[in-house]
Amino acid sequence: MKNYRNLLEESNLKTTPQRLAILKELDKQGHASIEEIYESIKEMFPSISLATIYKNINALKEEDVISEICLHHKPKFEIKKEPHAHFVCKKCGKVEDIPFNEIINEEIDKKYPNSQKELYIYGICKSCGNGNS
Amino acid sequence: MKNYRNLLEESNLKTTPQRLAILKELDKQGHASIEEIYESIKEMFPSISLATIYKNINALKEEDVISEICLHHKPKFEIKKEPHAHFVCKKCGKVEDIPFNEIINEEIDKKYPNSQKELYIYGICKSCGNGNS
DNA sequence: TTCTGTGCAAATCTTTTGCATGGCA
DNA sequence: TGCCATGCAAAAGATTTGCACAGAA
Repeated sequence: MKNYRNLLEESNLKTTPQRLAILKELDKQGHASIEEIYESIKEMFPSISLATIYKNINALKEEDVISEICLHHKPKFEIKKEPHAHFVCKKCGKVEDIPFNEIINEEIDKKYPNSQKELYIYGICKSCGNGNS
Repeated sequence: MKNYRNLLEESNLKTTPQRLAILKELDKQGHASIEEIYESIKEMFPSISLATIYKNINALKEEDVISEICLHHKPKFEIKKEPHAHFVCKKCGKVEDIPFNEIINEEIDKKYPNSQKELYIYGICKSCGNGNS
């Protein structure tokens, strides 16, 4: 993936250590909530403020650097990438990205042109589904 | 559709005027937020409390009478029905239910058995897309 | 040097909780 | 009558805002 600095330089946002840390965290976790980002960054960066996370998440969303998703109806964020669906394991909570074309009929794009799709599949992942409770 | 009273009698919840009003409102609006439900019911039922709406929405969700969805990443609720996707018009905000089988490949259920799906399509509806700005 | 970003504290939602009273079964 | 539900007020959580200072370009 592109480095985080480039993502910011291509947007209208200045590069700051806080923003780099947020992007790095999102990249590492894949999908994270405000609180998860905050808790994790605070360890490396104790002076960071929750308000800064909120402001930056909103700014990054505005600039289309990241996108918001709703896992179990709670807001999470991820670095923007090709449109994809999310598989969420109901047991272990693991989240996997799935390419849309594996799931959605082709005709859908003709039927609903210029549309954005959001798809979540809540099921049991392979590791959880092997007979072990 | 089934009358609201039956929906409650089949659950573990007592029938109350407030609950009937919430279900009626959801049925009428199709999809509504807590605040929308509250504002609307308050007109007919001025003494109702926001806390009552919250408690009942949670109870009804728990009993599987209603389900939660996220439109534009904001929580909304609808009376439980056959699983379906949601089409949301980006211009007028109208929400339409779409049967899953019109959209999703059959194989998906083999690939992800016992899974629940949530699909949102954000596009332009027919009335908004006819050339009129 | 300029302008935007940060961090703090306060303000503003949003949602939940506890408790006394009211109402369904 | 016995419980559960309601409504109020307070508490708790989540998010936004204002402002002085710091830091990127």
